[in-house]
Amino acid sequence: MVQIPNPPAPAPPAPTGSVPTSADVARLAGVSRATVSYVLNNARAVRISEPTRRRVREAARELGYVPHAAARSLRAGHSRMVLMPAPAFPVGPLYSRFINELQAALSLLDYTVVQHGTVGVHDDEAARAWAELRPVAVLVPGAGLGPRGVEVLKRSGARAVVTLGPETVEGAHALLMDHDVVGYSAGAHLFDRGRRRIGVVVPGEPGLDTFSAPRLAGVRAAVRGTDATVTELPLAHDEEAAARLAARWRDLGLDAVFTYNDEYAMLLMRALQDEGVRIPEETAVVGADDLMLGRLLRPRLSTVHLELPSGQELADLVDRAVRDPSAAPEAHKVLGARVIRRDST
Amino acid sequence: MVQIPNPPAPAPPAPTGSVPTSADVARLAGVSRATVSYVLNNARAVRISEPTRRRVREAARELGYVPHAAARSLRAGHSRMVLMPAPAFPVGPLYSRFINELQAALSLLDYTVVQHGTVGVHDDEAARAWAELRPVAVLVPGAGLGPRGVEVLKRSGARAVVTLGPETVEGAHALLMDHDVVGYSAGAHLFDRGRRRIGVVVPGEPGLDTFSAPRLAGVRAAVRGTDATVTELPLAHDEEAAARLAARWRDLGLDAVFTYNDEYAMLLMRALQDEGVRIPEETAVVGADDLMLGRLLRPRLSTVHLELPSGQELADLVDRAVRDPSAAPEAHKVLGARVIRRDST
DNA sequence: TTGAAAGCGCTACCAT
DNA sequence: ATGGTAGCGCTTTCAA
Repeated sequence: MVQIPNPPAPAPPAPTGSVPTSADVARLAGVSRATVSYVLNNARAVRISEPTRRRVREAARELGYVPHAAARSLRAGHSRMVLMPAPAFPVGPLYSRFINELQAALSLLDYTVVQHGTVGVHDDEAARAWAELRPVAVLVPGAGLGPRGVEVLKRSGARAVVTLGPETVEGAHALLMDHDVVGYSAGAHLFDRGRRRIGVVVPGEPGLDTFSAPRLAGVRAAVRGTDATVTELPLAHDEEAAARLAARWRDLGLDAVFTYNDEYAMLLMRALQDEGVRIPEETAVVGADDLMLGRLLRPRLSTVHLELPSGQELADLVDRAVRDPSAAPEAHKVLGARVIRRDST
Repeated sequence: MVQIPNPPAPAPPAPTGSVPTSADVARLAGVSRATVSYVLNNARAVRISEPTRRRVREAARELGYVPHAAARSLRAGHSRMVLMPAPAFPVGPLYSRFINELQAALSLLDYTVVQHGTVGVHDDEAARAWAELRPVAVLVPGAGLGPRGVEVLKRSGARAVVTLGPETVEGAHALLMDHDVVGYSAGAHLFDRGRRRIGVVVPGEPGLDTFSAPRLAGVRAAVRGTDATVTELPLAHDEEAAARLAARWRDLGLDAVFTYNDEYAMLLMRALQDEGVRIPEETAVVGADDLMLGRLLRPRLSTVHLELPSGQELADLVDRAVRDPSAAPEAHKVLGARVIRRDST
């Protein structure tokens, strides 16, 4: 049998297995691709007759045509994608709410928000991975992005890089969330209540040290120059660890403890109460984050209420930065903290 | 002054303000774009001399060149992007862990995982928004995607659509998470413990009904055909609502309650205890999700432990589906549930 | 009012 | 061993 090479294929008749393009729409509607683009994007600069519009829309609907975002932004030279790395640690309700607000606000400004799951990739490598997507803006929570990473992102077209973390990074805008103030508030509060031997719980979970270290430092700062002492108390998030800590509580001789947050407060309070330690008489306990559960504990938990920035604020900052990338990076201190005293201190 | 039209511009000398492309790298290294592509992608089919490779890499490094993912996948005709809509409701630690596992597993298989923030867009409209990104696979948690949406995604090139929810959707693979079993386990457990008048807490939060409705139905199913009754108890996630419910508790005449999950259990238990209702003597309480906090309550909370699929399993399913899109959609029941009895029942 | 065509950045085929 | 070049899907001048 003789092999006959295929002749140059004449335009194949609507291969249904394939993804429809604007050319397919044009063909079906009997117009040019340009016209299709005009119609589907409601181009106002050009007048297309109503019958033509109808034919084009009908054809698009029939084919189930969906424009190709990558092709579009390739042509346009820019995208409206705002990229956020998804945090690796389990996030609390506060952060969830913040993210949702942010997404809603940015959507209203016509940006597309995308969370990118970056697994244990280090610094610049992560920045490169993000840069490949050519986002118009990158919002980086926590630490872990250096000046090099910022440079990579900017060189690849990101018009705004915003860090949400404890410190500013060269070249990037910053929403400074300095958790020092959380520890500071807690420390000052305990000191005001007459406590002088203060323990500070430091969670064992990796990824949380970004927050726990400054919170500890804040407590230290609050009592600096006084006769009060601060004792670091490493604690894993499980019952046995809490029980062990509680067992040696009286030896520690502490009269107060700041527990990093309300969840750890609950964990430790339970262990202390099981051990017979009276709260707040023997030991005052203050948590942080003002979660619902704190109000449900007995005694009711005193806590540090955090004031995060609103998603709207961040969205506005992003939009401003995108519109004028040459403007000097802004750095806003955005973390407010105030103690809510209940019955545990 | 006479206006002279610009002559065709001779290759401009490295406009530093602009984003470097592979052409810039080629120019700097003194080779063609093809060679740059070969080198940077480690093309094995073609032999490039070591000195050339070095020059290319050096040029890329010097310019801070990062490839343009959109252009690449446009050319390739496909991407390795796995898209997940980010759930709008606050997610618990279980879900967070699952997502992280999934991302890690998919990254190992060389996919890029992206969470897309879809704000209150309805069904097909959301599907269109996702389809514009031309993901190779789409994973949709919860309900909210219909057969139409699946069709849109497939027609625009998605090789796998997987729903993670209560029911199968025509054309899509499914990880069936039928929360009936959770309610069923709880109901059966309470019945076994001799309880006959069972209350079921139904959270007020929108977005949670996807889970709460089947959990309620499960309880009903568990006691169907017996003399036990099931009473629906709507409850908002705040103290006042819980207090109001507790205030009329004795009127309700219930001897047991399934609280949707452990958090609502804590909320209700506190209100009941403040009201003097003895647990479990007067009223047995069972939660769900087996959170840490359940173990910290007094009495210790009985709960329904959920067995979610591992991220690895889902990653494998996705990979299989992408490799062979023609295969019939698989539907796996993946939600296991078993009661962990503690002291509250 | 509509169409032809260039070109965004990239890769892979085909020459040389 | 390296270069030329077509073309992925789209928008947008410029011409007709």
